[in-house]
Amino acid sequence: MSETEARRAGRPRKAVLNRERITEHALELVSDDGYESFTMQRLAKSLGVSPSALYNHVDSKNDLLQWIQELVMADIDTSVFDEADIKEALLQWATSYRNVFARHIPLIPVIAVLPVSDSPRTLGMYERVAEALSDYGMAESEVVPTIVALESFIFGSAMDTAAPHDIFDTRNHQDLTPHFTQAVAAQRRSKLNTSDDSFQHGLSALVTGLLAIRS
Amino acid sequence: MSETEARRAGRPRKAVLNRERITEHALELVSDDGYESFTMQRLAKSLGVSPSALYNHVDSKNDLLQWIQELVMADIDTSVFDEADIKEALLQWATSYRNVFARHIPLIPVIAVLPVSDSPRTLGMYERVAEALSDYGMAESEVVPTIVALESFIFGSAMDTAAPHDIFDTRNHQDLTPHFTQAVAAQRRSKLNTSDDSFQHGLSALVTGLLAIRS
DNA sequence: ACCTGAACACCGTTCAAGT
DNA sequence: ACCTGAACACCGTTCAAGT
Repeated sequence: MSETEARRAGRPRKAVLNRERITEHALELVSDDGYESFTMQRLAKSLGVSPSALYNHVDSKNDLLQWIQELVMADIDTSVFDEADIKEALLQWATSYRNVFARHIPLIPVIAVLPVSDSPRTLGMYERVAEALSDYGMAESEVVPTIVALESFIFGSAMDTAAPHDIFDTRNHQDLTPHFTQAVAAQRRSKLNTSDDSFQHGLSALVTGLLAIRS
Repeated sequence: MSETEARRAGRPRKAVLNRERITEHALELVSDDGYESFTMQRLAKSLGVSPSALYNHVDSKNDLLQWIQELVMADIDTSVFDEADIKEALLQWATSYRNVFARHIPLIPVIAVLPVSDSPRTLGMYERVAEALSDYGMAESEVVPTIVALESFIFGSAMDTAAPHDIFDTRNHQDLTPHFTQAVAAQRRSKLNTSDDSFQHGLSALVTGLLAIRS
């Protein structure tokens, strides 16, 4: 007797909801339609249940966003720390980190306030980076500030990804902003994507600067 | 005849709402109770009008947040660019910038997507920084990436300000994260506030790194 | 244990009606 | 021109009732 037949016969169906199924459906909805249209009602509909059913498995929408975050963290590549030197590894890891959250910007405020102990994968990532920085010879007291600084830059840069391409359009104020207008024109001439260019430019400077602080 | 008497007499009162009054009331509400409880209904109540009345003056809540942003930008100190050398000026300006938006975190996603031409004060600030960087001798094509990188770090750091103090509590995973656990302990021993410490640490590295790129 | 349906307490926003 | 009051189209979440 199939599950559908059993349901038709009136037998109470077995639970169809669990963390895995909910999270995967949520991630699919988010990837397809973005976070603006991601609501508990739509998620419920896509799972074929009523919205209230979700609350037998998840405490709040914020909780669910944390589940998604934990899933998304798996996409960040930390394997470079085993292969490349510290500078190259930091550059590649940070780039991977930024690109992942550029696709999940609304998760950033959620993570920023989340104790790392609630996210095993985040904790594992921090451990890997901390180990690499210690091996490099960085002072113990500077490891956390270094990680936090990198993460702040990464999150800020991920958000910048959402900026419109003409964000620096100064057409109507050219006379009042001569230096900035010229700088915008010069950047446009030499590079395709301002956000990517600025990220790599800043990341290189930041990593170099952070690794230069030896005690 | 006072305005109140006129109203009592049934004469149509003159408009009580305008951008200035709305924005100032909004800023006061936000400063007192935070952004979570900042709603159009509450703002209307504090102004003594019905919620729908606001929409005769503002197109949307997002618009209103942009008005607040423009007001808040006035708090950022750019005067240092006239007094100190470029490095010191960038450090002080960035610190001022971060501290202002640490008190207005929910504005960050609004600004990040806002064309600068919609915010005169932001444009003015960019012009001042661009001028200083040009005077310093930075290549034209690197001025915008430098500003964007600094801003990304500033916004990310402002958000980090909202993190709980025990965000790095690894009590339950000490054995799995030896390096990170030790780094957290070391940082705690030497510094009071992780967020402030990390910001200054990263800012110093970033500014040094950005100014070192000479062509 | 897990689901449904109705309800609650909100949101931001629109709009006809008044002055 | 500007305001009110009612209404709309949503939210996230709770809870009694069912199986």
